[in-house]
Amino acid sequence: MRLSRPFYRRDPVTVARALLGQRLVRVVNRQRLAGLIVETEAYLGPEDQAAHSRNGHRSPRNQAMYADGGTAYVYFTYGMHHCMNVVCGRLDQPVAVLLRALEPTEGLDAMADHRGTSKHLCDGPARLCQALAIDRSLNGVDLVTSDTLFIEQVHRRTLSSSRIAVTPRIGVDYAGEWADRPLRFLIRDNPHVSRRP
DNA sequence: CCCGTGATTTAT
DNA sequence: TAAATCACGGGG
Repeated sequence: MRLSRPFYRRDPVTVARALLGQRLVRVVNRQRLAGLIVETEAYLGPEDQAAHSRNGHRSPRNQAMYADGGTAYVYFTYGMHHCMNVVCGRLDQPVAVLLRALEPTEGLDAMADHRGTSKHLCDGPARLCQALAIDRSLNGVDLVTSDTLFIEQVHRRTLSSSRIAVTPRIGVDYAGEWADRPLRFLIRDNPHVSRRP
């Protein structure tokens, strides 16, 4: 069972928490590559000075953030890395959730091939994209209808707060007071997160 | 700690 | 046009 449109059409903090423990699936060469989402970050829109949509900024690069909830926003950065976001909210609300780490569950050999190593397969936003062969060609894909990139429901209810750790977001020191906001969500004690709280 | 790497953004 | 930046990762 795959997550449906109403799941995504909510605020990014709610979606960031609800995505923990769900399963990201990528199909390459008829093979499933998958992992449980164990770390996310919420990006809140125009007022959020860490978001690509800060101050209402809109460009060819980030326009997918303005699409309907359930769209993938994949961008290229540092000349070599891709990162994947799940767009939330409604059309023209530029809010999203960055996927920062997975616990790999299917297709680990193929992931290792893509990564060039069998270590740290999916613990980091660029590592998980490399492992699952996620690049800019998937920017704008609809996760609700795509056959090659989607999220499956593993549990109906959001994990209890006692199982979720909350910290400031990683790598957004330029964002002033927004850098300190508690908008990073991790499954507590999961060894596959990118950095321990 | 430093640095690669190149698209994107911002400054001139 | 040119310079600075970057939601990162790998290697000392």
